[in-house]
Amino acid sequence: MTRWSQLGHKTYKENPSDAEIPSHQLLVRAGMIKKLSPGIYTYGPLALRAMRKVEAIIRDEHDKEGCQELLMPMVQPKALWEESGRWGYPELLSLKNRNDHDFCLGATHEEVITDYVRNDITSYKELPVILYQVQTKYRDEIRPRFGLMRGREFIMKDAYSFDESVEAAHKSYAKMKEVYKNIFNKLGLEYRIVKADAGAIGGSLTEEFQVLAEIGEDELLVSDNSDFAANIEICEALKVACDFDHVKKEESLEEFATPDLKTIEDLAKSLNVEAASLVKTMFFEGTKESKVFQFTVLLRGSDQVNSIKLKNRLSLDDEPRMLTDTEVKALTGASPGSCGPVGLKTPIYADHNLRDYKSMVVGANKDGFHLKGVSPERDFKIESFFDLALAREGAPSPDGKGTLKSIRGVEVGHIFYLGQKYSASMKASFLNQQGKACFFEMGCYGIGVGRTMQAAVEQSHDEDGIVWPKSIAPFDIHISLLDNTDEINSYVEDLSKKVEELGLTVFVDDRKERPGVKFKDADLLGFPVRLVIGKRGFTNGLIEVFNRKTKEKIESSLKEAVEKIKGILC
RNA sequence: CGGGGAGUGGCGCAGUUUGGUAGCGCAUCUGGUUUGGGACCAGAGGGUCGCAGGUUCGAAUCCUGUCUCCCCGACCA
Repeated sequence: MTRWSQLGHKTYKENPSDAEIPSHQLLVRAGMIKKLSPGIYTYGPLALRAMRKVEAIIRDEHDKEGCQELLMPMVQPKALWEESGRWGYPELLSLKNRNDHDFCLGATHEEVITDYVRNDITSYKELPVILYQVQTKYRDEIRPRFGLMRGREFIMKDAYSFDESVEAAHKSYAKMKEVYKNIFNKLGLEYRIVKADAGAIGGSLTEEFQVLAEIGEDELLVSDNSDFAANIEICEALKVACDFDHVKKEESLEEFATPDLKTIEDLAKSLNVEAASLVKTMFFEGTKESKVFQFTVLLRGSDQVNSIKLKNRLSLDDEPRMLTDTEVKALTGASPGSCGPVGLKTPIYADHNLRDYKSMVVGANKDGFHLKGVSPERDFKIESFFDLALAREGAPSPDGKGTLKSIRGVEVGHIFYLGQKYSASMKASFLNQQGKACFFEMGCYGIGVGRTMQAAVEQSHDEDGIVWPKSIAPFDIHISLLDNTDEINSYVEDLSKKVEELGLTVFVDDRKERPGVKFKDADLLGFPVRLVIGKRGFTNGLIEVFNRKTKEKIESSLKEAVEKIKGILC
């Protein structure tokens, strides 16, 4: 039993000025988290209890599958990160010690774990191995926000698998996917598993666990008729049949004046055609193997470019950057809005939906003019066609079943198959059955602990406060003590013992406050069951059992209280 | 990093236009009346107004510089 009076805990009536979303506001108002610096928070006793419960479920599910917990250092030497080639990444916070040696704070632990196993696991007989830790990470995020949703310092569970072959690594990946499903099911969160981009970690096979929430930073596209789900960043946009007959046959080239028509919409209106039948020209700068080059992208006027697809398809080192207006002018001789592919020296990539377009309307590379009847084969050369546009709600689902629908999510987990990306660069090998040295096939798997806790709050709250899922509530039972007599106290002591024997935890609001204050705070803190015990009912042998989620009040006799509590919690 | 905004007791804010020596609500402390949905009355403590420099008889307010924080865009658990 924990008493409020021992907690040094305070709640607030007003929302903090910097909190934008309900979960952030509630966690701060409930006194559970406090900001020290942007993206850096202290977890108060209540928040810590919730996070420990998240961690306990995570540990339990990992341990069940034979994963082993370890703990790696947070301060890591530069040399290690140079081996993998990730030293200098902008999220890495680097520092020097007194000997002027370089270190960074651990943003992730692929390097350390690879170093940890590389000289110890030397035989295929010792594989597979999955190791994990729960630890504080530091990433120097450009813009932290939404409380724990995007912090610079945060607690993460990260696991790493080592296998002897691609097939075995895929098995580990599948196993971890199951572990993750069990974890999020146990937590009681509403989530979707979506196909994702690997980002800086690298790797090919990767999925995200997204907790559904309006305020989520990620847009997800899901099929309304199958279990297809993908992050919009990578969601395939199928080539669809071209509805516009006028673009399908070749015509003669003709320049026409388009003064004051700067956007595709303007142009579409003035020509009285669909934006999708026009062609948009965009200019980018990308780097490939550290070589910088410019390229041009064509897509339908109605589409938006997806720079992650460009990066992946063109094997760029990073997402390409759009050229500035001045750079565009230098390249084409015209301002954006009047630019087109004809006469350009850069490589030109086109969205696959443009394959059928034999007669395009594009900018003339001359301010205030466009060209019509432009033929790709005759008037300029397209390097290649591929899917490079952002997929959209309403488009057919890539698995051929149903239509895409847009929803938003918070990425709480991410699983990757890494292959030999780290084991090869860091020379981590073992001997296979044939006695041949092979690099480990690796996978890595992360869950944001604080983010998961906050996502739960985001998904479960009402106008009065937090409504904790039973799985991660800081306490199971909140006792609002309205009066403080010896009889009541000994009853509460006794009751606590009984419910604690059932594995439940008890929080007692023993402050000298008026009932209204206690009720408001109990609502705000949001533990699943509330007991209201005051002189009035007590002398008649009654207490009130309140279900925070349903707001149902049950009058209970003193004796039956434990049964009523079990009815709600067990 | 680009664009917008803000720094005034622990929290939320007013005061800045038009310089005159700092105020409100919440929170805290004391006393009293209250006590089943954020009580009321009386009193008290707490701020060199982000920092530095300048103008002025006088600066929260005007000028210069600087730091920090927040919001919108590219990253990620």
